[in-house]
Parts: sequence; structure tokens; C-alpha cells
Amino acid sequence: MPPPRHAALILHWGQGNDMNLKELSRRLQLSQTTVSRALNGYPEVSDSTRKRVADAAAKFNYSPNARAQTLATGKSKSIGHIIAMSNQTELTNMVFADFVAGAGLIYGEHGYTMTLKIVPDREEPAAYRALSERGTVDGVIVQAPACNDPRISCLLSLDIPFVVHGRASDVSAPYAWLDVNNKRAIDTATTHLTDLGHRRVALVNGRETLDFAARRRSGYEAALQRAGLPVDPRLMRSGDMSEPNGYDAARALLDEKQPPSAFVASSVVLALGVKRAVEERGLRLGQDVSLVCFDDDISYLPNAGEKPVFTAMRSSVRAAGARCATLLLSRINAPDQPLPQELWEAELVQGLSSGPAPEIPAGATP
Amino acid sequence: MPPPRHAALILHWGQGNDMNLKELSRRLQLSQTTVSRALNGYPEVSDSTRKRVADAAAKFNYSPNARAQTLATGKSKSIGHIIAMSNQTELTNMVFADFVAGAGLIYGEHGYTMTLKIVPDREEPAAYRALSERGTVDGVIVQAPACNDPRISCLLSLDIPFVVHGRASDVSAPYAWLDVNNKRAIDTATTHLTDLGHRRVALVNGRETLDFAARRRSGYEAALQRAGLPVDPRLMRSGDMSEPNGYDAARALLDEKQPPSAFVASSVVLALGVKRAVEERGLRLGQDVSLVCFDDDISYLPNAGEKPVFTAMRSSVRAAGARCATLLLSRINAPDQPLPQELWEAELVQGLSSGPAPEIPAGATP
DNA sequence: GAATCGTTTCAAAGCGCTTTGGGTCCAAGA
DNA sequence: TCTTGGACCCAAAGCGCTTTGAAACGATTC
Repeated sequence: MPPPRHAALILHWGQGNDMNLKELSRRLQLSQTTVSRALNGYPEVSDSTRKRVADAAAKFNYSPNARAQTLATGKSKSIGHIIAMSNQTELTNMVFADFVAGAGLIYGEHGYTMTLKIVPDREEPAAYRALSERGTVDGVIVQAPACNDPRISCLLSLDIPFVVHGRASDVSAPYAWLDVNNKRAIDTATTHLTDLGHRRVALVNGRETLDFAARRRSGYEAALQRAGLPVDPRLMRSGDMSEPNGYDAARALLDEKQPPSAFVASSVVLALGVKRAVEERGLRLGQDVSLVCFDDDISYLPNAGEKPVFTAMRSSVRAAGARCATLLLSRINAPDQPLPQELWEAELVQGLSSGPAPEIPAGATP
Repeated sequence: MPPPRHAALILHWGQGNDMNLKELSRRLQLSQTTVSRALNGYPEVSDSTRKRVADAAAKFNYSPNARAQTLATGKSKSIGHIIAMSNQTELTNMVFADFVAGAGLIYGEHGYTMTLKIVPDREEPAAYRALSERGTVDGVIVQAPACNDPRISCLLSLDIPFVVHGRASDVSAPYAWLDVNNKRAIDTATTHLTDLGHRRVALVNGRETLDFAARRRSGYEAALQRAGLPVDPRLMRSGDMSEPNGYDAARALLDEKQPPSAFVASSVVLALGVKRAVEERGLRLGQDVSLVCFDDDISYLPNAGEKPVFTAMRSSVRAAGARCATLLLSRINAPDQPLPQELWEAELVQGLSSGPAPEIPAGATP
């Protein structure tokens, strides 16, 4: 099905305001060159001319056509975020809004816009390729990488500036990233619980094909081993970062012959589910059962106040978004700088959900 | 600070692959016209030629430069979403991710991309103007309109296709929208509670400067009046759609001399806060205190299962996003069609949080 | 007075694509 | 045999901007 003919004749709203550079310069009796330079701050224009041009531009409500600018400069002043969406990885969704909000504000401050592409999981590599080859964006942000994420090598081979939020353990080539120290965060969380005397600590994790979840698990295991406790597969669950999933996982864990007295949850939403399951059994969080979670500091689900509901390892995903954006923009504007690689530490926040291990583990036959 | 000179000489990754239309047609020994037409499905090209061109394009890994295409056609194949962000309106954030996910998938299916701009509240009108005048987008989606939203008249005057998710009561000019019947939904929710015998029903609402919140309040009031109950301002709270806000509001309401025996909450996150406050008092949700909330069916906070936690009025914001996208695309491609205006009904889902009013309202002196 | 230099301006050549308004060629109809 | 008309293809003119390379001009300098 071919596009309609004579499309150029159809009055397009974007061209409704037919004040363009040519017309503006005609009215000013100046060349397009001079007008363009005056507006873009080149030094070869006298102050008086520049003023005259600026006034006229304001008067005639002129603003340069971004499409043409983009073609002429080869820069689109736009950053691509590609979100893969499927029934499997709703996780992204959760953290996504705050990350994007943080990044978006930075883009705006620097005259960049964000190009968001939501694609079904399997089409993701194609989306990256299209975005870059077709030149719609100047750079790309990669979110929630898997352990061996094909996107990274894909972007490396395309030679396009990008920054990864997170890391991919199995990718050896250097690239720019910003990550939270997931391993240490969950190690600290787990240790917090073992220090309180908990001997059976469960992990309710995200999907462990994702790099951050894999690292969290290794932090959990490291802490247990340091505490001289066994690493029991029956105490480890992983799945989507949703409330019902946390609930289901916690229920199943509490049904074990030797149920845990404490939980480490990989996110606040999982923690909410764990909390529901725990309370449904008549157990009190922070007394009968303890819980520490990772808290991305999501704006509408804050775990804050003097005494937050959950004891948590906190690190703002919004701040991470902003920082990734900043790093990417400077990479675009100064490609020869060394690759930025930042590891952030999460902060332990004492909340109401953790306390000393009960003498007799809840519901267990010791 | 002027941009660097000789920018065109800097090898830009987007041009690294220097297979363009001219080069491709040279190799094929055909004119650019023919190649372009072959690729774009025009009928004036023989099947054999078309095949030859398609093969060569694949072989040389050619894909047209979107920037140039955009300039030549006047269409950017991109839809703008502008999100105003401030400390006041975090609400958007919440619903935002799912709405955008729904819309984004539709865009992708139709070869459109989404241009997201996150701007500080006050810069929002300017952002719309810029986006449209500079021709970066073919259409715009407006989310979470206020009762009298300046954006709508702004977009109307710019004569750019747009669809509003929600409505602005005070804007009289016709425009395209899709909304949930917020008034009826909350009316139904409230009536559900009064039918259960509740005499004091509280409303924990979003900011009532936003249109949907204002409508929900009027639904609440209408239901009370029909039930012959007084509309008591002390039972009505409004604020950000966050968990702590729901918690604070519910605490304050439970501290009233005549506390409510039931709550209507404007979202699941608010309901989570209400739940926390209720349970903190040792009251049982669904027995001592009832609660019905509006449920946007957020993917990572599902209130689902056979017996959902909350009795709710449910309407998928993700579906709404998808539908808005569809409506906008058809408006763009067929501007002369009548303005679409759709009102969706939310569905009552019986959950665990509502039950008959207790004989003696919780903690009250009747 | 001629040569030099900095300032200010310009005409024109792109950027890579789409679309116009023709062409050419060959088979079918008059 | 001479139109028609369809099928196929092309050269060139944009789209609106940036950037080049040069020119015009007065002010210095030798």
C-alpha cells in the first residue's frame, strides 16, 4: 500500500507557520547565513545585527525547524531509551518511570529530547539497530541488562555512544556504565539479619537472568557463608518484581518444613507481597519475622519517614537516571574522554521490619 | 558559546555506514527515484525491479535515513508525550508507566516512535509550543488534565492532532478524548459501601485540581446524597497519590470524633496507605473497616486473583494508553473524521476489603 | 599609498530523502 | 500505419537548515 500522492500539497500543521529562515532573512534584508549565525551565537556577527535578528525572530515567532536542523547537522539532539516489554519482564516497568523521569529532566536542561521505544522482547535488537542506523538518536541508554546482554555488543559494534544502567557480568569489552553495588547491598542486608540472630534467611529475588538479580544473589550467598550458614536452595525464590509474586514466594517459604525467620526482598513491591503473606499468618513483621528489602526510592512508593515500614538498602533510581543522562551527554559531546564507570553504594535504612530473631523460629519445629 | 566548526567533518556514527540512497542506486544502476519507489511500495515499479532493489538493500544493509525522510515528507512519525514533573504532581508518575507502555506498543506497530519530554511544571506550555512549532512530532497525547487545562486550548490553537486521556470540564471547545467514567465509578464504589450499611464513608482522593479527582469527588457526593447521607467535609481528604499520603489521611480520619467505618480511595497506592493505617490500629480490613478503591490495573501492583485484596473499581490504564494511541494515529491519518470521544466504564471487582458495616462503628461513640 | 588584517556579510553547496513532471518503450486498438 | 495508453524509469527540484569558502569593507600598519 503506497503512501498517498501529492502529500506535499497537503497543508501540514507543522508547516502552517510558514516563517522559515529564508523568509525571515528576506524580511531582514540579510542572508540566511548571517541570520542563522546570529541566532546560533557565532562570533562573526556584530552585536547590533544579532540584536536585530533576535528581535525579528521573536516578532515573527520564528523557531528553526528541528527536522531540517537535524538533517543539516547530523545531530538529532535526542536520546533513545528502548524498553523491552513482555509478560516476563514487567520489572522494567516498575523502576522505569522514576529512572526515565530523572533522565528526562536532564535531557530537557540540555536541549535534548527523549525517544522512547517500547518493543516486544524479541524485537529489541532490531529496534536498537534501526534507531541507530536510521539516525534518529545521538545516543542510547540501556536499562536492566541481562548477565550476558546482546544489546551491549550490538551497540559497541554500531559505534554509538551509550551508557548502561547496570552491568553485564559476561561482557568483557569495556563500556560506560553506572551501577549500584548490588552484591554488597544485599550482602549488607543479609548480614544485618544474621547479626540479629537469624539463622534461616530467605531470598525473594527478581529474575536471575537479569544481571542485578544475579549479583544480589551472590551477595546473599556470600553473607550466609561468612556467617557460617548453609546456602539452602529451598530458601531462594526468584521471579517477577510484583506484589503477588512476593506474596506467593513468601507463602511457599513459610510453608517449608523449616520456614525462614527472615526475608531479604529485592524490591519494595516484593516486600509488600511478603508483608501480606506474613501478616496473613498472624505473624508480626519486625518481631516474629524480619524483612530487609532493596529500595529504589520510587517516588510514589516511598519507604520513608522517621521509621520507614521496611528496613532497606536504599539507592535512588531517579538519581541514577539523572546521572546516566549526564554521563551520556558528556560522552556524546566529548567522545574521547575515558569511559565512565560508576559504582554506587546503597545505604542501609533502619525501618520497622527487622528485629532480633525470635527464640523459637515462627511456626517451626526446631 | 557557538557550536564547533567543521562539525560536518567529524565522523558521526550515524553516517559511519555510508550506504545511502544515492550510493545504492548507483550500484543498482537505477535512479534514486526508482529505488525509493521500489522500497516504498509504489506501483510504478515492476516486480522484478522491486525484488532486485529489495535484495540489494538487504545485502548492503541499507535503511533510509530517518532524518532526511522526515524533512522530505514533513512527517516525523513520532508522537509527543509531555510529562510535567514537580513535587506536586507525582501522580502522573504512577499511572504514567503503564499508560506509556500501552501507547508505545501501538506506536511501534505502526512505525511511530514516542518522543517523551519531561519538563518542570511551569515550562509545560512552552514545551508543547516548541514541540509543535519545530515540527518534531506529528501529534500529541495529553495526560492527566486539570479541570481547566491550558494545554488543550494551546494545542487547539496550534492546530495539531492530539488526544487527551481524561477530560477538562471547563474547556468548552470540542477535542478528542478518552476518559473513564470517574464520576460513576466512584458513585458505584460509594453506593457499594452505603448498601453494606456504612453511614460514615470517607474519601481519600487525589488532588482535586485535576479533573479526574474532581469528578470522582462529585460521584462520591452524589452517591451520599442519594443514600440520604450528609456530605461531611471532615470525611474528605485529597492529596498526592502516594502511599504515605493515604496513610496520613486515613490516620487523621480515624482520629476524628466520629471516624468513618469505610473508605473510598482514589488509587491502589492510596489504598495501601489506608490499609496500613487501619491495620496499625488493630482493625481488620473488610470486617471492622471497609475500603473500595479505584484500580488502574497497574501491571506491577496487581490487585487480582480470585479474591483480590481490595474491592475496587477497575479500569486498565494500559488499555487506555493503547486506545489513545490508536485514536491519535487515526486522527493523524484521517484528520477529517469526527472527533473521537470515548467514555469507559470501570468494573466493580469484589475483593476482601469490603463487608457489612459493624454494629458499632470502629472506635466511635455512637 | 600599498599591503595587511579583522570584521561583517554573502552565495552556494550540501545533508539524504521524496515527489514532480516528464520521458522512453512496447503492445493493443483504430 | 498511426495513435493511444500502460508500464517502467529518470533528471531535477525541493524540504529548511548549516557550513564553506570568499568577498567587501574599513581600519591599521609598513
